Amino acid sequence: MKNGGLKLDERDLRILAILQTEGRITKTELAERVNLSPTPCWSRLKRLEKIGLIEGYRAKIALKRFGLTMVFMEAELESHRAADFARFEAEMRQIPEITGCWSVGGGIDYLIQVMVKDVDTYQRLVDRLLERGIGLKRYYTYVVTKAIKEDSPPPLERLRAAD
Amino acid sequence: MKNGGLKLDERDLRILAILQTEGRITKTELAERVNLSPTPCWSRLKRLEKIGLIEGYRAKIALKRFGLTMVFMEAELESHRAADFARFEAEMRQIPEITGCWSVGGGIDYLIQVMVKDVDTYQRLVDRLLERGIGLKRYYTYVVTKAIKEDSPPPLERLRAAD
DNA sequence: CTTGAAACAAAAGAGAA
DNA sequence: TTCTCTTTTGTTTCAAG
Repeated sequence: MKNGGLKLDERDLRILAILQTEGRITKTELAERVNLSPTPCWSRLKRLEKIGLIEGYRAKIALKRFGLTMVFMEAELESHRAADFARFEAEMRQIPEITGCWSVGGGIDYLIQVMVKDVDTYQRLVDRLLERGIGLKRYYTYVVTKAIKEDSPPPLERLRAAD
Repeated sequence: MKNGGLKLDERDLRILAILQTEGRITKTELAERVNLSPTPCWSRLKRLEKIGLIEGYRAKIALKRFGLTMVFMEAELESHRAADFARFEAEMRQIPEITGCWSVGGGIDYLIQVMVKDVDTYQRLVDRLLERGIGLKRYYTYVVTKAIKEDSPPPLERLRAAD
């Protein structure tokens, strides 16, 4: 079962949707917004955290202001054995500049999101990866010149509750 | 000036780095972690919010648990006049399923991140875009089969403070 | 679900290093 | 200034109905 066998009602979804954009709202105000008194709202929230639907809370930092450059990289591996994928993925997880990595179908193996000080730093990172013999065969680089939209919360409320 | 002419010291960076992963930490604990008493820590925090370095707070929701599918799309526009870009970008911003959109160099014009219930819904969304006469010439679809890493906070502490 | 009370955190001021 | 300390106000948590 997708949600660990737990059902979510409209209010739970509303709570999630609110927290998705206002992670530091007070529990009192959250309760008001979903038309509940603080206590039941609080126990719903606890439940949502406990079953892992809320994975944590984060401040959204204006990374642009630090002059960080975003680069996307399409990567293809030399060999497609399970062990090679595993090694590559372990490497991805370890590198802090790599902020996202997804395995995708359609010719390329991985789509990788990188945040670096500048393109030079990116190139050094790639060189390090290549030297490392991690199975990287081919890669394409796409330097982001403008962010039109980023981390925009997906519409939870349109979703059906739980299975 | 990149940071609005405001300087950040080690403590400010530390505060940002902590909030980036623990967005709901209490101000008292935050103060302890940066070796300050609550008040000065609180005013630093206020300042960081005020100058826009902290854009907000968000709960991280386990979207997988909702059975959402992530799709990346590379898009190329028919025409490259400023007005065409603007129209396309305005459209991107309006569609809630589009959670990310970056303008990139290197052959393709945009890299677009989409969150949908299933691939079918994605296809309908693309059809809608095409019908709309929004200038979309060619697109490539990459369905995410596995997230190795996602929204991993970039290393702020390595950065030089401010200019 | 509601009330209510004890424990805790946030916010703001007064003043010392 | 920038911090520590203290007070007031508001929030969180949980026990009992």
